Amino acid sequence: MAGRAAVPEVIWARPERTGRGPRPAYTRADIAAAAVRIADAEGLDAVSMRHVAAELGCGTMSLYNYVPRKEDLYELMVDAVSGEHELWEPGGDWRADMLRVGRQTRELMHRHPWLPRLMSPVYGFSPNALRYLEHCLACLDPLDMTYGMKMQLVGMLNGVVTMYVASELATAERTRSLPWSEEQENAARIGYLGSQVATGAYPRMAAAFSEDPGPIDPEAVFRFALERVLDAFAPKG
Amino acid sequence: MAGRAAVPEVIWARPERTGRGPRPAYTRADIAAAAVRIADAEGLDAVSMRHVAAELGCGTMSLYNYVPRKEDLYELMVDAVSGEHELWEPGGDWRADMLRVGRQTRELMHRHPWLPRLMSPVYGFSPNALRYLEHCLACLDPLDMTYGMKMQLVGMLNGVVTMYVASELATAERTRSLPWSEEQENAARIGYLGSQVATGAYPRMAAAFSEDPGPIDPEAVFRFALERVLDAFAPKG
DNA sequence: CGTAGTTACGTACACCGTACGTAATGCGCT
DNA sequence: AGCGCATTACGTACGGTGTACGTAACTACG
Repeated sequence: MAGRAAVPEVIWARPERTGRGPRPAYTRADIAAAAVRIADAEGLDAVSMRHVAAELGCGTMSLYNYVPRKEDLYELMVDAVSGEHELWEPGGDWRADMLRVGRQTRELMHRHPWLPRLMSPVYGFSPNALRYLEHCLACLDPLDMTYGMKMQLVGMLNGVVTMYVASELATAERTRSLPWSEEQENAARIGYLGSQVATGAYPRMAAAFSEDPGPIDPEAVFRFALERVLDAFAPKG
Repeated sequence: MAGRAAVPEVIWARPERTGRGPRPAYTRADIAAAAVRIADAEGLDAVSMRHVAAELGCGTMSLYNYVPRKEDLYELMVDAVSGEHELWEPGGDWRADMLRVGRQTRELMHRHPWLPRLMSPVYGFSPNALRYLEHCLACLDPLDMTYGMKMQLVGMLNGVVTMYVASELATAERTRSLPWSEEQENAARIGYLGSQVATGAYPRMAAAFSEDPGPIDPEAVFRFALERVLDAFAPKG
């Protein structure tokens, strides 16, 4: 009877070390770091139990002593990179602070392009996620609003950032392991889109595409999106 | 020489029937419908090439005559359910129209809980996606704004809806195939969260949780979120 | 000091996406 | 009408996946 758990468990509630038995060879941080290293270098799909175990230098099944399911390995990864969030002393200007939070999250996701795909509301309980959320709330202290509303604001900000970066990265991530280049794939899609629009079935989209887009600055577009969210919750005027 | 394509192809650009050879036994719609049926009934992870083929009643590898990669099967699925969007003649009240669009998308995602997970910006070129986008732009005709801005509005609205519904469904989808119930898993997470907040390390979150949430009406919260987005782009006053 | 609980990990199973080869089919052309 | 060949159909096979289970080594506690 090895006493394998058949009860729902949050990985963060399970202690890393119980005291009995041989000293574990690795820490959770080790494992998360190994998985993150693989995901950064070879993409999320390369993160398999075997691969991570090999990166650590241990047998595949040994991993299951630390992590009951692969899903939990993902949770470890998300928490690990969440720890890269730089938390500062809020300066009293909640707008500036929240913009900074958003920009930082975007940079984080550019550094770890697999993050948007793993971003899930159920991962919101990890230690670093809690610290991050508390920090956001601290930034919002100057704002006169219920905490419930502030949570909604933070949630929507995170959601918009995630979606935005996901769309920035989607094709790149998707074509990483395909035999043709991202440019080729994009060209194929744009070409088909053009042919469809040319049929005249989508007059407004045709107009949209013939419109002069003006100078395109991704940073500015991103900032604009963030400000729309902030405006929505606390109109400037 | 069977002439297997080694060139990037958008599945929508490849004709369903070339005219030569035996008449294909199924249509794209048949295949998409079978996959959707499986995803609805058994979850997205149950959608495998073998399973879909069995549902259709053909050999596994025959599917590859219709769909070059599994990824394309996903694209077919998203397009198929996108066709469930009811498109109406816009009534001139763009706010009401957009709210209706958002509500419909949410219902669609509740009907097909796997949709948020498949929602990807690269799928925006399918026939039904194009019709949907054109319809959104038609709803926004009364709004004096560049098409670029309107596209951003639609994008953000879709993003917020997707995120919102994803968080509504995440735990349900996650625990569908787990040995314990969703309630158990939720209870475990909430319990752990409470214990963490009780340490006093997160004063604002503690305050948030002790705050009287008032009556909770999911529909109202959703509507509120949508209206925040609309307000952001076109302030009411 | 025994022993119970843990760690480590090899083996095995069911399932996955899909490359490839072959047989049957029926359209388009002469 | 009938030939040629592109296309469909699909069985087999390969390398990968998550993980259940059994066993051997180890160590902290009673």
